[in-house]
Amino acid sequence: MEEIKTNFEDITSRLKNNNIRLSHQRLKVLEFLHRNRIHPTVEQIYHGLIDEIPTLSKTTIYNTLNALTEAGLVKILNIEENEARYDIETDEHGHFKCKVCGNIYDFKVNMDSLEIKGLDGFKILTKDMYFSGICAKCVE
Amino acid sequence: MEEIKTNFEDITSRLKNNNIRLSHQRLKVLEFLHRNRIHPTVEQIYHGLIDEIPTLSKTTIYNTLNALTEAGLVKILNIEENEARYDIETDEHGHFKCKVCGNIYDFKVNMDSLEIKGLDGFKILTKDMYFSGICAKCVE
DNA sequence: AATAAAGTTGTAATGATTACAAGTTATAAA
DNA sequence: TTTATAACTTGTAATCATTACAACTTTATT
Repeated sequence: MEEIKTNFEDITSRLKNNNIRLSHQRLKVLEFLHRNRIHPTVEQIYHGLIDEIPTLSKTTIYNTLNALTEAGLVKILNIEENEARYDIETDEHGHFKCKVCGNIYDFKVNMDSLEIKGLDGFKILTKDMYFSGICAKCVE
Repeated sequence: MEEIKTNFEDITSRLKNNNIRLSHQRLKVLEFLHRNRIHPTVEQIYHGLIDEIPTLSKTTIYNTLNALTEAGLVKILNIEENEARYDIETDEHGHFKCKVCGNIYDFKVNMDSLEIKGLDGFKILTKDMYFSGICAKCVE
């Protein structure tokens, strides 16, 4: 409960800092991402909300996701070749894509413990880790 | 010298195993990748070879890169949102994209030493690590 | 209430990648 | 050396995710 509250304060403050208004459409997109932890595509978000908001446009979803990404509330995953996916979980973690079922799984990983050679003097701002293979369900 | 020889044997055997012929165009693409370690786009490869092979088609480059990727001789990098990049270096390493100059740098990293939670029973086949930030040159 | 800034939406444009079909080249068998 | 078959190249057209744009609507501010 407390977690949700701080979370919400975090959201509203981040929105204010970026001059982003929490419109009806944007709230619904955020809710969808919170409820559906499947790293959905724009297409999936669109189909998940079109019944609730019949006038919804895909352009709005793109605008919303780009705005939320700039505000640091959403992360774009480029784990697929052709289609972006969106993640409401912004804490550091890796992503695994199953080549059989296509699902994308989160995994915990400590990226700070990595021994890296070749980036002396580089300023690292983002770290993304994409694995692929066969998930436990599909291995059976 | 010896390295190049084994490398070439590796190439020819891998091509044979995948029923891929080393045509003139494909050889030139491979040479370009070996000489230009910049993780080039299809566009860059095309412009780098069109003078030498005036009849060259981008479709051929796509076909070639897809074939070489299937044979394990080339790796596709999805580090950009909109355009694929291709890497002739198939040994395990990470990639860093500078947000200022746009260059993509390799870095050494031991991915086996990662402490991962959440992938028990998963069969991991590929591991990709994409960093972004500002490179040493652009930091100055 | 008036004004300006931000948001929504539909349509059109962009651009990377793939599909396809016709012609060309190389390999293997006879 | 011919023949047949499989692989390769190429140009054009199609696909499809994403962005650009313009008209309109909503929200915040004075």
